[in-house]
Amino acid sequence: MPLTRDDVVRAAVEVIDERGLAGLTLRGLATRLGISAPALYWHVTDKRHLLDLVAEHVLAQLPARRAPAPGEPVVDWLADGLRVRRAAMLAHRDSALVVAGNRPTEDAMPAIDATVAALTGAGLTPGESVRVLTALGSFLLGDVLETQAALDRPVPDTPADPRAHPHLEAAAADMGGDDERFEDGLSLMLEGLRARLAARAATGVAPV
Amino acid sequence: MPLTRDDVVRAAVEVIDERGLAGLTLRGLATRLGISAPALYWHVTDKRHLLDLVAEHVLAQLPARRAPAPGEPVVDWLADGLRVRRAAMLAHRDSALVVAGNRPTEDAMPAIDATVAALTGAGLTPGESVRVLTALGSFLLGDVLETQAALDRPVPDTPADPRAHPHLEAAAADMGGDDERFEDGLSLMLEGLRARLAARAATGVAPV
DNA sequence: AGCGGGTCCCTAACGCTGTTAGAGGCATGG
DNA sequence: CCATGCCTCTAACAGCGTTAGGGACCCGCT
Repeated sequence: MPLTRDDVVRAAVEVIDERGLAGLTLRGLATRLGISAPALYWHVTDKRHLLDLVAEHVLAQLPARRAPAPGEPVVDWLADGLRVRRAAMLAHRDSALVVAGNRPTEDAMPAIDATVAALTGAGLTPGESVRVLTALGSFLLGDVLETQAALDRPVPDTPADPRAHPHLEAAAADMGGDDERFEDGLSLMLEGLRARLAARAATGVAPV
Repeated sequence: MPLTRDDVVRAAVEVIDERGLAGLTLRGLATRLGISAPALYWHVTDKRHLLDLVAEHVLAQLPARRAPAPGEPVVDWLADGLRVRRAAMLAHRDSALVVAGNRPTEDAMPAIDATVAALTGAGLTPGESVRVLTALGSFLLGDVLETQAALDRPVPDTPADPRAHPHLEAAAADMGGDDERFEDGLSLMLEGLRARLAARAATGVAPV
């Protein structure tokens, strides 16, 4: 049975999961698939193209965006979507590096459009909605990027840090892990968003 | 006069500014400096090491972190620092890619420590302060990353988008540019932070 | 005066990468 | 029986980061 493009993409994801993005070479990938390296060029135009497909594949694995449950605050619904996206990315090594720089695929647009609709429905202007959504996306990307970068480059076993930075030292105890860090930043943004929505509601501006 | 490590780093920054990170090769850099490629290995242990130095160099170009002016709200002071950092990064092409994955240099630590001190002074716990600071850093990194990625990969002249995504279409008019996007996200996080600080002050918890 | 050691650079070469050129085998359908 | 796609092959190229090993130069010591 001949190889499909999807086989190639899936194998690439496996290689990245095992060896990291830097460990993905066309020759290695081809050998794993039992074909020769140039044969990959039949399925894919480019390594860059392959990475685009990998990014798409990783993001496509998350469940179809559910509509907000009746009575569910928009902000909570938004937060849930972000957590799902984050989980999908953290499930694959170096995914942030792969995803970074890929503008949203055409078939990711309906979900984005729906989210923008929800935000404008809650009282933001359309431009504001897009900006807020992009900001949340930037935060998510940056967070996952740093988390995964820390995995790739393990700590240099903290050589000398006696009491040069007392406040950082004090923080070490209750700093928490990656999830706490994300949740705390997220709650910051959502709190700000809630405040803004409340302000809009108070001034009685109807949703545009 | 012999070449110094700083000459090498500065030249590398120039190359990245002109040709992008992908356009930086050791051979090309060496030729620009008038030496042979292996000679670079006397000044630098590795290409990875060179990039670390470049990242350091870019971030070191920002003015020494000023202390908050008397009476200046901590949050405003924080925002100002972030804007300065963002400007420094946007001044150099692909800087986000270079900086990503570099844990803070040892001599950037005092400034971080001071900022944590300011935040705990304002009422956060030490761990909270670090998390908040990291979250702001993640947002900054993600924002710059996406901004610069958009520059590297110019738009595909929006081929087909008639009215498939009406809300996005509606947002196109007042979406604003990169700066507005950043400022909007930033104000979200800062508003959340302000709210949290206010809550702490209200419950009368003394700064730890 | 001569020697040693550090500094800064060289040429040559290795193994690896993404990628192209061009050919071939193997089905299917007219 | 031939043609047309599909899918893969071998051979090769230019370019990459990096290593091995050597050679000038200069400065301080004996």
